[in-house]
Amino acid sequence: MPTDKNIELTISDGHAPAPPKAAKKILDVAYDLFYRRGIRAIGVDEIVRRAGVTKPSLYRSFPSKDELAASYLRRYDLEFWGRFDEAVNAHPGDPRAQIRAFLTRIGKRTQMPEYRGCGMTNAAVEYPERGHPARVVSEDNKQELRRRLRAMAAAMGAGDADTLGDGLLLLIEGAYISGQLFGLGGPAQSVARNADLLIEASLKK
Amino acid sequence: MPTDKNIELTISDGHAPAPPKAAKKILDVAYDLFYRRGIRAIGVDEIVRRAGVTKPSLYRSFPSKDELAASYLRRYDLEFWGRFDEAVNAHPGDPRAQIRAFLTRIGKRTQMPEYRGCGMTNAAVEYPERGHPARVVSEDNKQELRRRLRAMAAAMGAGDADTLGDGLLLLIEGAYISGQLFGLGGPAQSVARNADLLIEASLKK
DNA sequence: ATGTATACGTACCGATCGGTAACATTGTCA
DNA sequence: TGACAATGTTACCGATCGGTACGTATACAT
Repeated sequence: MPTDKNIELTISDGHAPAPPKAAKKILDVAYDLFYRRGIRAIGVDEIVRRAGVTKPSLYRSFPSKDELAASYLRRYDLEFWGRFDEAVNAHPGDPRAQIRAFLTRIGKRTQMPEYRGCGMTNAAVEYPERGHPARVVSEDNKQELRRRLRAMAAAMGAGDADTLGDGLLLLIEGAYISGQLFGLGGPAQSVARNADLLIEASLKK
Repeated sequence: MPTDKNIELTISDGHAPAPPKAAKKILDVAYDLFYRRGIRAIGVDEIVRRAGVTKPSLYRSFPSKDELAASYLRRYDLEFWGRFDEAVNAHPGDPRAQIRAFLTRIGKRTQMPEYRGCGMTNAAVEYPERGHPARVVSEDNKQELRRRLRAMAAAMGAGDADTLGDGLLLLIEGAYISGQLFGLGGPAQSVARNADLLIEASLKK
């Protein structure tokens, strides 16, 4: 068996076997197109064309378009937690400041032109069928996000930590969506402020 | 020109010219399929097949699939404001109770099995291209919702009414999305409680 | 030099996509 | 009965969909 299909591309470490370059180019292009224009809206032909490769190359590295979409989301997942942990690590031991930092960043991102929301959320909307490879990745990501937000709410000392954690999740998802619905000047720019108000109210109780 | 294309189907009043029946069946089926499974996921062939009509009938009443999708959303818009105004009319002069009633209802809807969120929001995710007929209807609906929420926040006497109105919108959109992402027991069930906390905090300031 | 493995390309598959041309049938009202 | 509008029937269009059979180029080991 050559290179495992449907496995995350690993950075070639030193003199390792060196993974196929076509697969990387394909995933790079797919990532960009899937995120910006949607998964269902993009055909495999356009992906291979813009990647400068051919269709068989795609299907040697990915078992199907659905699995390519799942791979796109797995990479998205990594980058998402990278951003999340960045905000967390910037304020050790201060969950409220961590949330504020993360949401401030989201609020800013939503005000960029052509903002297209969260790739995970969008994929789940595009694929409502349970068990779809892309949807599974998306659901796992959101479950984990919910778990961490609730844990942070508890660490803040909220009376009803689960409710506060869920409230923060609602605000975040709302920001992702309104960011792409309203564009500049939309409601998403107030996500950090509203979250802080909600936290304040939840701690007082 | 026979019957205007792309015009809302009006209920035949009395002995009026009686609008085409095929168009109604088509829109009924399209409404159900588009909402439950997504617009891009449904082909016109499946629509006409399940409606018991033929393709030419569809294209006699609707100029294109995109316009059929827009018609679906226009009907969705009507029903949405019907639900919204129901909550409003149930508590005249008490915007806070109006919001609570509306969000309680949303929270319950999100806990139904197979809940699929807001048709408007989903359509906007499926069609990021500006100017797409479906997206235009969706954006208009959300703009109006934002306007009304801000007005209600002002009527509550909030210090920063626009921020509160936007915060409520974020919670609502978050509920729509998490409803279909998490299913039963998800964060959306707490939307009314979180909104009330946010309102409380915003009035105190 | 030749085998072997790997990566890539050409050309193609059947199915479905959104949309249409041309004509037959039906029901309604005058 | 005649006119007309609405629907149905059948057959088709070019384009694109996701996916594949099969031959070729390159590299490395012996």
